[in-house]
Amino acid sequence: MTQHHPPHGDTGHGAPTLDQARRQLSRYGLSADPQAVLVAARLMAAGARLGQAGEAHFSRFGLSTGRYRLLADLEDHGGEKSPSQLAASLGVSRATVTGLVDGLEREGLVARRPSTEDGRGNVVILTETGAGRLRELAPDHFARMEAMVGGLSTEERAMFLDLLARLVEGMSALTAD
Amino acid sequence: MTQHHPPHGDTGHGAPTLDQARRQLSRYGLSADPQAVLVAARLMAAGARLGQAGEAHFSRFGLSTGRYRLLADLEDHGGEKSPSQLAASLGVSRATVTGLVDGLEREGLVARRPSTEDGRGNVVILTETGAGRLRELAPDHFARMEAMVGGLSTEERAMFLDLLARLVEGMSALTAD
DNA sequence: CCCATGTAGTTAGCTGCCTAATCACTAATA
DNA sequence: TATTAGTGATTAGGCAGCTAACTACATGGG
Repeated sequence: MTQHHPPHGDTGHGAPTLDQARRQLSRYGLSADPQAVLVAARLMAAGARLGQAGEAHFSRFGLSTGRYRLLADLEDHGGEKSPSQLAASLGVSRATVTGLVDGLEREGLVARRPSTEDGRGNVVILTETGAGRLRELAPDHFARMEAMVGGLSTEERAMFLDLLARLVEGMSALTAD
Repeated sequence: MTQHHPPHGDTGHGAPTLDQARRQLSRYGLSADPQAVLVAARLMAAGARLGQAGEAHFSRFGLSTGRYRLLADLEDHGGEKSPSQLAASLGVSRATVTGLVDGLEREGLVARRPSTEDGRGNVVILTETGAGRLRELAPDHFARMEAMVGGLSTEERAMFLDLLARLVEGMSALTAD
């Protein structure tokens, strides 16, 4: 499978090639650097792949990436936080938090409690069941995280973190204007 | 920027910190390397951020990331391809392609035509309107892609591509079993 | 003190992604 | 040839993310 025309870089799955970038640019007579375009495209593809792999990973514990992140953030904050704070630290909208908390509450991993300080506010609390779930998955989870990065040396990891941070800064170019 | 309260590594948005990784590991007495965990977490966060930035970017042209990728892949393949081939080269399920093509067809950017070779197959073709849309957005799109990566030198980009490819390989550790 | 404006949370409705099930057709094989 | 297996595409149902709109409460200025 995956052998359409031999000559040209047919991706075969989600990973773009330098040839593709070159073809696209030449088609419109643009002078952008194909390597730069490739970096951007590969990062997008890798992000999407990792997203899917993450979902598959967390589903083993009956969680999704979003639900896991919410639980972990809650635990990291003493097991109690308002939906707005959760939205801010997870980097998602409040509406998304409502949905995540709905699902987690249905499974008894978190609970909602009215805020004592603000009459319109809630507090989301991590239940014993929720904390237990985190304890269960931690060994496997962190082992896999480490294994994923295991192909890089300490120096390479540091280098990667630096380069990635600079690319994340550059992402504003996509939304600017 | 990115330093809110000095005491605790409060993320402030989606970017995890080394302190968080350390706290999580120590909470369960795990010996995984915090730096490795940080790399994995940052890559996930960056992927999610880039995904959102990409959606915002493409929405300027009335497209989503998925729809753009489908159009671009179609053009790169002579403007004609079956849904199954599209699913394979985009790295998504056939059902997703059905949805994307539905949307693109509604806007006249692609059309479906029965396959001449296989009685149950379709061929998705890029319409003139669809090709025109790609032409319109190309200059802005590639300029932004290049700008996003502009903070890295050629050598750094090559390094990043290498490191990223090795991390993508490592992603199988998440789904392996 | 009351009203205007703002903010917390939810709801409704959209998109994109997935899996599983279904339908139509092809192909292989007894 | 007729049956069985396999494959192309769609449909149905689910989750997570978004925006926009709405309710309930908070707060600050006239």
